[in-house]
Amino acid sequence: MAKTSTPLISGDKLNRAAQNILEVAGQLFAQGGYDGVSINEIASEAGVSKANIFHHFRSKEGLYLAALNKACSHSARVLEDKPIDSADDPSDRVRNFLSSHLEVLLERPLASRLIQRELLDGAEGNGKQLAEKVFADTFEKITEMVRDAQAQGAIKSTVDASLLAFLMVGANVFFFENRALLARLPGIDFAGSPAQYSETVFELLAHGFNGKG
Amino acid sequence: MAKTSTPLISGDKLNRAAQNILEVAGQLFAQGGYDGVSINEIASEAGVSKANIFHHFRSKEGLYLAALNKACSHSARVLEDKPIDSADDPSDRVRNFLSSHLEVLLERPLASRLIQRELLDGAEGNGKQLAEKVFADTFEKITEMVRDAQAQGAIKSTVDASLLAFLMVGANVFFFENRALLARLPGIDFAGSPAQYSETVFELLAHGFNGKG
DNA sequence: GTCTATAGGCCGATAGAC
DNA sequence: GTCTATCGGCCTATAGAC
Repeated sequence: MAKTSTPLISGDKLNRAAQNILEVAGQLFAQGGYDGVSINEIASEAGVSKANIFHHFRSKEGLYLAALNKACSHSARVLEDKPIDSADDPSDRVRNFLSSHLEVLLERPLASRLIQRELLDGAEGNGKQLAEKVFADTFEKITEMVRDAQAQGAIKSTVDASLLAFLMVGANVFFFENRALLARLPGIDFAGSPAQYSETVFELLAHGFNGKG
Repeated sequence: MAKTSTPLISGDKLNRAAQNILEVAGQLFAQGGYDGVSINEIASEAGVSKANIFHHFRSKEGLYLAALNKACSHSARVLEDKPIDSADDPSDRVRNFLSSHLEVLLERPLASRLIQRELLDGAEGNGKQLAEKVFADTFEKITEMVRDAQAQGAIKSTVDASLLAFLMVGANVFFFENRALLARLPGIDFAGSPAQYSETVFELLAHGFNGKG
Protein backbone atom coordinates (compact mmCIF):
# COMPACT_ATOMS: atom_id res chain seq x y z
CA MET A 1 0.00 0.00 0.00
CA ALA A 2 2.36 2.71 -1.19
CA LYS A 3 1.40 6.16 0.07
CA THR A 4 2.19 8.61 -2.73
CA SER A 5 0.44 11.49 -1.04
CA THR A 6 1.40 14.35 -3.32
CA PRO A 7 -0.34 17.11 -1.39
CA LEU A 8 -2.06 18.92 -4.30
CA ILE A 9 -1.68 22.12 -2.32
CA SER A 10 -4.91 24.03 -2.03
CA GLY A 11 -5.46 27.71 -1.34
CA ASP A 12 -5.16 27.29 2.38
CA LYS A 13 -3.45 30.53 3.29
CA LEU A 14 -5.86 32.77 1.38
CA ASN A 15 -7.86 35.41 3.19
CA ARG A 16 -11.61 35.43 3.40
CA ALA A 17 -12.20 37.48 0.26
CA ALA A 18 -9.95 35.30 -1.83
CA GLN A 19 -11.55 32.14 -0.45
CA ASN A 20 -14.92 33.57 -1.39
CA ILE A 21 -13.78 34.32 -4.93
CA LEU A 22 -12.35 30.80 -5.22
CA GLU A 23 -15.57 29.25 -3.98
CA VAL A 24 -17.77 31.22 -6.38
CA ALA A 25 -15.39 30.61 -9.28
CA GLY A 26 -15.45 26.87 -8.61
CA GLN A 27 -19.22 26.76 -8.74
CA LEU A 28 -19.50 28.83 -11.90
CA PHE A 29 -16.70 27.00 -13.74
CA ALA A 30 -18.30 23.69 -12.83
CA GLN A 31 -21.58 24.81 -14.34
CA GLY A 32 -20.42 26.77 -17.36
CA GLY A 33 -16.91 25.56 -18.15
CA TYR A 34 -13.83 27.73 -18.53
CA ASP A 35 -14.95 29.55 -21.66
CA GLY A 36 -18.54 29.85 -20.53
CA VAL A 37 -17.80 32.00 -17.49
CA SER A 38 -16.33 35.50 -17.50
CA ILE A 39 -14.37 37.25 -14.78
CA ASN A 40 -17.15 39.82 -14.76
CA GLU A 41 -19.69 37.19 -13.80
CA ILE A 42 -17.49 35.80 -11.07
CA ALA A 43 -16.83 39.29 -9.71
CA SER A 44 -20.51 40.13 -9.75
CA GLU A 45 -21.54 36.86 -8.09
CA ALA A 46 -18.79 37.14 -5.46
CA GLY A 47 -19.62 40.79 -4.76
CA VAL A 48 -16.14 42.11 -5.53
CA SER A 49 -14.61 44.10 -8.36
CA LYS A 50 -13.00 42.50 -11.35
CA ALA A 51 -9.64 44.10 -10.51
CA ASN A 52 -9.79 42.53 -7.08
CA ILE A 53 -9.88 39.10 -8.62
CA PHE A 54 -6.77 39.86 -10.62
CA HIS A 55 -5.14 41.11 -7.45
CA HIS A 56 -5.65 37.76 -5.73
CA PHE A 57 -5.15 35.52 -8.77
CA ARG A 58 -2.57 35.93 -11.49
CA SER A 59 -4.98 35.38 -14.37
CA LYS A 60 -8.24 33.73 -15.31
CA GLU A 61 -6.38 30.49 -15.90
CA GLY A 62 -4.69 30.80 -12.50
CA LEU A 63 -8.07 31.19 -10.86
CA TYR A 64 -9.43 28.21 -12.73
CA LEU A 65 -6.49 26.03 -11.75
CA ALA A 66 -6.84 27.08 -8.11
CA ALA A 67 -10.52 26.10 -8.17
CA LEU A 68 -9.77 22.78 -9.87
CA ASN A 69 -6.96 22.14 -7.41
CA LYS A 70 -9.33 22.70 -4.51
CA ALA A 71 -11.85 20.29 -5.97
CA CYS A 72 -9.17 17.65 -6.55
CA SER A 73 -7.78 18.02 -3.03
CA HIS A 74 -11.22 17.52 -1.58
CA SER A 75 -11.95 14.52 -3.72
CA ALA A 76 -8.61 12.87 -2.92
CA ARG A 77 -8.88 13.56 0.80
CA VAL A 78 -12.40 12.25 1.13
CA LEU A 79 -11.60 9.01 -0.67
CA GLU A 80 -8.55 8.60 1.57
CA ASP A 81 -10.66 9.11 4.70
CA LYS A 82 -13.53 6.82 3.76
CA PRO A 83 -13.04 3.62 5.76
CA ILE A 84 -13.53 1.26 2.86
CA ASP A 85 -11.16 -1.24 4.42
CA SER A 86 -13.05 -1.29 7.70
CA ALA A 87 -15.16 -4.26 6.71
CA ASP A 88 -13.74 -7.72 7.32
CA ASP A 89 -15.48 -9.43 4.46
CA PRO A 90 -13.74 -8.48 1.18
CA SER A 91 -17.06 -8.72 -0.61
CA ASP A 92 -18.46 -6.12 1.78
CA ARG A 93 -15.53 -3.86 1.00
CA VAL A 94 -16.49 -3.92 -2.66
CA ARG A 95 -20.10 -3.22 -1.72
CA ASN A 96 -18.99 -0.37 0.53
CA PHE A 97 -16.78 1.12 -2.12
CA LEU A 98 -19.60 1.29 -4.63
CA SER A 99 -21.89 3.20 -2.29
CA SER A 100 -19.17 5.36 -0.71
CA HIS A 101 -17.73 6.44 -4.02
CA LEU A 102 -21.13 7.44 -5.33
CA GLU A 103 -21.82 9.31 -2.11
CA VAL A 104 -18.58 11.25 -2.52
CA LEU A 105 -19.54 12.24 -6.04
CA LEU A 106 -22.99 13.38 -4.92
CA GLU A 107 -21.76 15.09 -1.74
CA ARG A 108 -20.03 17.87 -3.66
CA PRO A 109 -21.60 17.64 -7.10
CA LEU A 110 -20.00 20.81 -8.40
CA ALA A 111 -16.49 19.73 -7.43
CA SER A 112 -17.11 16.33 -9.03
CA ARG A 113 -18.43 18.00 -12.13
CA LEU A 114 -15.44 20.31 -12.37
CA ILE A 115 -13.08 17.35 -12.35
CA GLN A 116 -15.17 15.35 -14.82
CA ARG A 117 -15.37 18.34 -17.12
CA GLU A 118 -11.62 18.77 -17.07
CA LEU A 119 -11.14 15.09 -17.89
CA LEU A 120 -13.51 15.31 -20.82
CA ASP A 121 -12.69 18.57 -22.52
CA GLY A 122 -9.74 20.10 -20.75
CA ALA A 123 -6.77 21.01 -22.91
CA GLU A 124 -3.55 19.16 -22.23
CA GLY A 125 -1.79 20.94 -19.41
CA ASN A 126 -1.65 21.37 -15.67
CA GLY A 127 -5.40 21.10 -15.22
CA LYS A 128 -5.78 17.85 -17.08
CA GLN A 129 -2.84 16.34 -15.23
CA LEU A 130 -4.47 17.18 -11.91
CA ALA A 131 -7.78 15.64 -12.91
CA GLU A 132 -6.12 12.59 -14.39
CA LYS A 133 -4.20 12.03 -11.20
CA VAL A 134 -7.46 11.96 -9.24
CA PHE A 135 -8.89 9.49 -11.72
CA ALA A 136 -5.79 7.30 -11.76
CA ASP A 137 -5.49 7.27 -7.97
CA THR A 138 -9.12 6.30 -7.52
CA PHE A 139 -8.80 3.66 -10.16
CA GLU A 140 -5.62 2.26 -8.65
CA LYS A 141 -7.08 2.11 -5.17
CA ILE A 142 -10.14 0.19 -6.24
CA THR A 143 -8.13 -2.15 -8.46
CA GLU A 144 -5.97 -2.98 -5.46
CA MET A 145 -9.09 -3.69 -3.41
CA VAL A 146 -10.33 -6.08 -6.08
CA ARG A 147 -7.00 -7.90 -6.14
CA ASP A 148 -7.12 -8.30 -2.36
CA ALA A 149 -10.61 -9.75 -2.65
CA GLN A 150 -9.37 -12.15 -5.31
CA ALA A 151 -6.47 -13.25 -3.09
CA GLN A 152 -8.99 -14.03 -0.37
CA GLY A 153 -11.19 -16.00 -2.74
CA ALA A 154 -14.14 -13.63 -2.67
CA ILE A 155 -13.82 -12.68 -6.32
CA LYS A 156 -13.09 -15.07 -9.16
CA SER A 157 -9.42 -15.11 -10.07
CA THR A 158 -10.40 -15.21 -13.75
CA VAL A 159 -11.89 -11.71 -13.56
CA ASP A 160 -9.67 -8.88 -14.81
CA ALA A 161 -9.26 -6.71 -11.70
CA SER A 162 -8.75 -3.46 -13.60
CA LEU A 163 -11.78 -4.15 -15.76
CA LEU A 164 -13.99 -4.70 -12.75
CA ALA A 165 -12.58 -1.54 -11.14
CA PHE A 166 -13.20 0.40 -14.34
CA LEU A 167 -16.79 -0.84 -14.55
CA MET A 168 -17.49 0.12 -10.94
CA VAL A 169 -16.09 3.63 -11.27
CA GLY A 170 -17.85 3.98 -14.61
CA ALA A 171 -21.20 2.83 -13.26
CA ASN A 172 -21.01 5.49 -10.56
CA VAL A 173 -19.76 8.32 -12.77
CA PHE A 174 -22.31 7.51 -15.45
CA PHE A 175 -25.07 7.57 -12.86
CA PHE A 176 -23.77 10.83 -11.44
CA GLU A 177 -23.59 12.53 -14.82
CA ASN A 178 -26.97 11.36 -16.06
CA ARG A 179 -29.06 11.38 -12.89
CA ALA A 180 -31.08 14.42 -13.92
CA LEU A 181 -32.02 12.94 -17.27
CA LEU A 182 -32.60 9.54 -15.69
CA ALA A 183 -35.12 10.99 -13.27
CA ARG A 184 -37.09 12.35 -16.22
CA LEU A 185 -37.34 9.00 -17.99
CA PRO A 186 -40.37 6.86 -17.17
CA GLY A 187 -40.15 3.53 -15.41
CA ILE A 188 -36.70 3.91 -13.85
CA ASP A 189 -36.86 2.67 -10.27
CA PHE A 190 -33.28 3.41 -9.25
CA ALA A 191 -33.11 6.99 -10.53
CA GLY A 192 -33.99 8.73 -7.29
CA SER A 193 -32.08 6.56 -4.87
CA PRO A 194 -28.27 6.36 -5.08
CA ALA A 195 -28.19 3.80 -2.27
CA GLN A 196 -30.60 1.55 -4.10
CA TYR A 197 -28.64 2.02 -7.30
CA SER A 198 -25.37 1.03 -5.59
CA GLU A 199 -26.91 -2.05 -4.04
CA THR A 200 -28.54 -3.20 -7.27
CA VAL A 201 -25.36 -2.67 -9.26
CA PHE A 202 -23.44 -4.69 -6.68
CA GLU A 203 -25.91 -7.56 -6.86
CA LEU A 204 -25.79 -7.61 -10.64
CA LEU A 205 -21.99 -7.45 -10.82
CA ALA A 206 -21.66 -10.10 -8.13
CA HIS A 207 -24.02 -12.71 -9.52
CA GLY A 208 -24.39 -11.79 -13.18
CA PHE A 209 -27.53 -11.71 -15.28
CA ASN A 210 -27.17 -15.23 -16.63
CA GLY A 211 -29.84 -17.82 -15.90
CA LYS A 212 -33.50 -17.89 -14.92
CA GLY A 213 -33.05 -16.86 -11.22
CA MET B 1 -42.05 -2.17 -31.42
CA ALA B 2 -43.48 1.29 -31.98
CA LYS B 3 -41.63 3.17 -34.70
CA THR B 4 -41.51 6.80 -33.63
CA SER B 5 -39.17 7.79 -36.42
CA THR B 6 -39.11 11.53 -35.98
CA PRO B 7 -36.81 12.30 -38.87
CA LEU B 8 -34.44 14.74 -37.15
CA ILE B 9 -34.06 16.44 -40.51
CA SER B 10 -30.44 16.95 -41.46
CA GLY B 11 -28.95 19.50 -43.83
CA ASP B 12 -29.61 17.38 -46.86
CA LYS B 13 -30.41 20.06 -49.40
CA LEU B 14 -27.38 22.19 -48.69
CA ASN B 15 -24.87 22.95 -51.41
CA ARG B 16 -21.27 21.84 -51.29
CA ALA B 17 -19.91 24.94 -49.56
CA ALA B 18 -22.54 24.80 -46.85
CA GLN B 19 -21.97 21.09 -46.33
CA ASN B 20 -18.28 21.80 -45.94
CA ILE B 21 -18.95 24.51 -43.36
CA LEU B 22 -21.26 22.14 -41.48
CA GLU B 23 -18.67 19.37 -41.51
CA VAL B 24 -15.88 21.60 -40.23
CA ALA B 25 -18.12 23.19 -37.62
CA GLY B 26 -19.15 19.77 -36.34
CA GLN B 27 -15.55 18.71 -35.86
CA LEU B 28 -14.49 21.93 -34.14
CA PHE B 29 -17.57 22.10 -31.88
CA ALA B 30 -17.00 18.48 -30.87
CA GLN B 31 -13.43 19.26 -29.85
CA GLY B 32 -13.80 22.71 -28.32
CA GLY B 33 -17.42 23.10 -27.32
CA TYR B 34 -19.79 25.88 -28.34
CA ASP B 35 -18.01 28.65 -26.45
CA GLY B 36 -14.56 27.35 -27.28
CA VAL B 37 -14.88 27.82 -31.03
CA SER B 38 -15.34 31.11 -32.87
CA ILE B 39 -16.92 31.70 -36.26
CA ASN B 40 -13.54 33.04 -37.33
CA GLU B 41 -11.88 29.69 -36.64
CA ILE B 42 -14.58 27.79 -38.48
CA ALA B 43 -14.33 30.15 -41.45
CA SER B 44 -10.56 29.87 -41.54
CA GLU B 45 -10.58 26.08 -41.25
CA ALA B 46 -13.30 25.74 -43.88
CA GLY B 47 -11.58 28.15 -46.24
CA VAL B 48 -14.49 30.58 -46.52
CA SER B 49 -15.23 34.04 -45.19
CA LYS B 50 -17.04 34.64 -41.95
CA ALA B 51 -19.83 36.47 -43.77
CA ASN B 52 -20.35 33.42 -45.95
CA ILE B 53 -21.11 31.34 -42.88
CA PHE B 54 -23.75 33.84 -41.82
CA HIS B 55 -25.16 33.71 -45.30
CA HIS B 56 -25.74 29.94 -45.05
CA PHE B 57 -26.64 29.76 -41.38
CA ARG B 58 -28.82 32.14 -39.43
CA SER B 59 -26.47 32.49 -36.47
CA LYS B 60 -23.73 30.72 -34.56
CA GLU B 61 -26.37 28.84 -32.61
CA GLY B 62 -28.12 27.84 -35.83
CA LEU B 63 -24.88 26.43 -37.17
CA TYR B 64 -24.27 24.54 -33.94
CA LEU B 65 -27.75 23.06 -33.95
CA ALA B 66 -27.37 21.98 -37.58
CA ALA B 67 -24.12 20.21 -36.73
CA LEU B 68 -25.62 18.54 -33.67
CA ASN B 69 -28.66 17.54 -35.67
CA LYS B 70 -26.45 15.91 -38.27
CA ALA B 71 -24.59 13.97 -35.58
CA CYS B 72 -27.85 12.82 -33.98
CA SER B 73 -29.31 11.73 -37.30
CA HIS B 74 -26.27 9.65 -38.01
CA SER B 75 -26.23 8.07 -34.58
CA ALA B 76 -29.94 7.23 -34.68
CA ARG B 77 -29.78 5.83 -38.20
CA VAL B 78 -26.78 3.62 -37.56
CA LEU B 79 -28.31 2.12 -34.43
CA GLU B 80 -31.49 1.46 -36.38
CA ASP B 81 -29.58 -0.30 -39.14
CA LYS B 82 -27.37 -2.47 -36.93
CA PRO B 83 -28.88 -5.98 -37.06
CA ILE B 84 -28.84 -6.56 -33.33
CA ASP B 85 -31.88 -8.76 -33.57
CA SER B 86 -30.36 -10.97 -36.22
CA ALA B 87 -29.02 -13.48 -33.70
CA ASP B 88 -31.36 -16.25 -32.57
CA ASP B 89 -29.91 -16.67 -29.12
CA PRO B 90 -31.11 -13.77 -26.93
CA SER B 91 -27.84 -13.94 -25.03
CA ASP B 92 -25.95 -13.40 -28.28
CA ARG B 93 -28.12 -10.38 -28.99
CA VAL B 94 -26.94 -8.82 -25.77
CA ARG B 95 -23.35 -9.67 -26.65
CA ASN B 96 -23.82 -8.21 -30.12
CA PHE B 97 -25.35 -5.05 -28.76
CA LEU B 98 -22.40 -4.39 -26.49
CA SER B 99 -19.86 -4.62 -29.29
CA SER B 100 -22.02 -2.93 -31.95
CA HIS B 101 -22.87 0.02 -29.76
CA LEU B 102 -19.23 0.61 -28.88
CA GLU B 103 -18.31 0.31 -32.55
CA VAL B 104 -20.88 2.96 -33.42
CA LEU B 105 -19.42 5.32 -30.83
CA LEU B 106 -15.88 4.76 -32.13
CA GLU B 107 -16.84 4.87 -35.79
CA ARG B 108 -17.58 8.59 -35.69
CA PRO B 109 -15.89 9.74 -32.50
CA LEU B 110 -16.46 13.44 -33.12
CA ALA B 111 -20.18 13.00 -33.68
CA SER B 112 -20.41 10.85 -30.54
CA ARG B 113 -18.46 13.43 -28.61
CA LEU B 114 -20.69 16.26 -29.81
CA ILE B 115 -23.76 14.45 -28.50
CA GLN B 116 -22.11 13.49 -25.22
CA ARG B 117 -20.94 17.05 -24.73
CA GLU B 118 -24.44 18.39 -25.27
CA LEU B 119 -25.83 15.91 -22.75
CA LEU B 120 -23.28 16.93 -20.15
CA ASP B 121 -23.07 20.68 -20.39
CA GLY B 122 -25.60 21.83 -22.91
CA ALA B 123 -28.06 24.47 -21.79
CA GLU B 124 -31.69 23.47 -21.67
CA GLY B 125 -33.10 24.00 -25.13
CA ASN B 126 -33.39 22.50 -28.57
CA GLY B 127 -29.90 21.02 -28.54
CA LYS B 128 -30.27 19.21 -25.28
CA GLN B 129 -33.65 17.84 -26.31
CA LEU B 130 -32.09 16.39 -29.46
CA ALA B 131 -29.24 14.74 -27.58
CA GLU B 132 -31.55 13.45 -24.87
CA LYS B 133 -33.80 11.89 -27.48
CA VAL B 134 -30.83 9.97 -28.88
CA PHE B 135 -29.93 8.81 -25.38
CA ALA B 136 -33.49 7.88 -24.46
CA ASP B 137 -34.09 6.00 -27.72
CA THR B 138 -30.88 3.99 -27.33
CA PHE B 139 -31.73 3.28 -23.74
CA GLU B 140 -35.27 2.22 -24.58
CA LYS B 141 -34.16 -0.06 -27.37
CA ILE B 142 -31.67 -1.93 -25.25
CA THR B 143 -34.07 -2.16 -22.31
CA GLU B 144 -36.58 -3.79 -24.61
CA MET B 145 -33.93 -6.25 -25.79
CA VAL B 146 -33.18 -7.19 -22.19
CA ARG B 147 -36.89 -7.74 -21.45
CA ASP B 148 -37.14 -10.03 -24.48
CA ALA B 149 -34.16 -12.01 -23.23
CA GLN B 150 -35.80 -12.29 -19.83
CA ALA B 151 -39.03 -13.55 -21.36
CA GLN B 152 -37.03 -16.24 -23.12
CA GLY B 153 -35.27 -17.26 -19.92
CA ALA B 154 -31.80 -16.13 -20.98
CA ILE B 155 -31.59 -13.40 -18.35
CA LYS B 156 -32.71 -13.73 -14.75
CA SER B 157 -36.17 -12.31 -14.22
CA THR B 158 -34.97 -10.79 -10.95
CA VAL B 159 -32.63 -8.42 -12.79
CA ASP B 160 -33.90 -4.86 -13.32
CA ALA B 161 -33.97 -4.57 -17.12
CA SER B 162 -33.44 -0.81 -17.18
CA LEU B 163 -30.54 -1.08 -14.75
CA LEU B 164 -28.79 -3.65 -16.90
CA ALA B 165 -29.43 -1.53 -19.98
CA PHE B 166 -28.07 1.52 -18.18
CA LEU B 167 -24.94 -0.34 -17.10
CA MET B 168 -24.29 -1.58 -20.63
CA VAL B 169 -24.65 1.83 -22.23
CA GLY B 170 -22.62 3.35 -19.40
CA ALA B 171 -19.82 0.82 -19.74
CA ASN B 172 -19.48 1.68 -23.42
CA VAL B 173 -19.77 5.44 -23.05
CA PHE B 174 -17.32 5.46 -20.14
CA PHE B 175 -14.85 3.46 -22.20
CA PHE B 176 -15.33 5.75 -25.17
CA GLU B 177 -14.79 8.90 -23.13
CA ASN B 178 -11.77 7.66 -21.23
CA ARG B 179 -10.01 5.51 -23.80
CA ALA B 180 -7.16 7.97 -24.31
CA LEU B 181 -6.38 8.21 -20.61
CA LEU B 182 -6.87 4.45 -20.20
CA ALA B 183 -4.25 3.74 -22.82
CA ARG B 184 -1.77 5.83 -20.85
CA LEU B 185 -2.31 3.92 -17.59
CA PRO B 186 -0.02 0.92 -16.97
CA GLY B 187 -1.28 -2.63 -16.82
CA ILE B 188 -4.60 -2.18 -18.61
CA ASP B 189 -5.06 -5.02 -21.04
CA PHE B 190 -8.36 -4.00 -22.55
CA ALA B 191 -7.46 -0.37 -23.29
CA GLY B 192 -6.40 -0.81 -26.88
CA SER B 193 -9.00 -3.30 -28.01
CA PRO B 194 -12.69 -2.33 -28.02
CA ALA B 195 -13.66 -5.84 -29.15
CA GLN B 196 -11.82 -7.41 -26.23
CA TYR B 197 -13.34 -4.87 -23.87
CA SER B 198 -16.86 -5.67 -25.09
CA GLU B 199 -16.34 -9.39 -24.75
CA THR B 200 -14.84 -9.14 -21.26
CA VAL B 201 -17.61 -6.83 -20.07
CA PHE B 202 -20.18 -9.27 -21.39
CA GLU B 203 -18.57 -12.20 -19.59
CA LEU B 204 -18.41 -10.28 -16.34
CA LEU B 205 -21.98 -9.02 -16.56
CA ALA B 206 -23.23 -12.47 -17.53
CA HIS B 207 -21.55 -14.55 -14.84
CA GLY B 208 -20.68 -12.05 -12.11
CA PHE B 209 -17.49 -11.77 -10.13
CA ASN B 210 -18.68 -13.87 -7.20
CA GLY B 211 -16.86 -17.09 -6.31
CA LYS B 212 -13.46 -18.59 -6.81
CA GLY B 213 -13.83 -19.54 -10.53
C1' DG C 1 -7.03 45.21 -0.40
C1' DT C 2 -10.37 47.31 -2.80
C1' DC C 3 -12.06 50.30 -5.97
C1' DT C 4 -13.10 53.07 -10.84
C1' DA C 5 -11.62 53.74 -15.31
C1' DT C 6 -9.78 52.23 -19.40
C1' DA C 7 -6.64 49.97 -22.66
C1' DG C 8 -6.46 46.72 -26.39
C1' DG C 9 -8.31 42.76 -28.66
C1' DC C 10 -11.56 39.37 -30.34
C1' DC C 11 -16.38 38.35 -30.61
C1' DG C 12 -20.93 37.70 -33.35
C1' DA C 13 -23.26 39.85 -36.76
C1' DT C 14 -24.21 43.24 -40.73
C1' DA C 15 -23.60 46.36 -44.99
C1' DG C 16 -22.77 46.54 -49.41
C1' DA C 17 -19.77 45.69 -53.64
C1' DC C 18 -19.15 42.15 -57.10
C1' DG D 1 -22.69 33.09 -53.22
C1' DT D 2 -18.72 35.10 -51.88
C1' DC D 3 -16.05 38.68 -50.55
C1' DT D 4 -13.87 43.03 -47.66
C1' DA D 5 -14.76 46.30 -44.31
C1' DT D 6 -16.77 47.57 -40.26
C1' DC D 7 -19.96 48.08 -36.10
C1' DG D 8 -21.04 47.76 -31.25
C1' DG D 9 -20.21 44.89 -27.40
C1' DC D 10 -17.91 42.04 -24.18
C1' DC D 11 -13.62 40.05 -22.97
C1' DT D 12 -9.01 39.72 -20.11
C1' DA D 13 -5.96 42.45 -18.00
C1' DT D 14 -3.74 46.80 -16.21
C1' DA D 15 -3.12 51.67 -14.15
C1' DG D 16 -3.56 54.28 -10.47
C1' DA D 17 -6.38 56.55 -6.61
C1' DC D 18 -7.71 55.53 -1.90
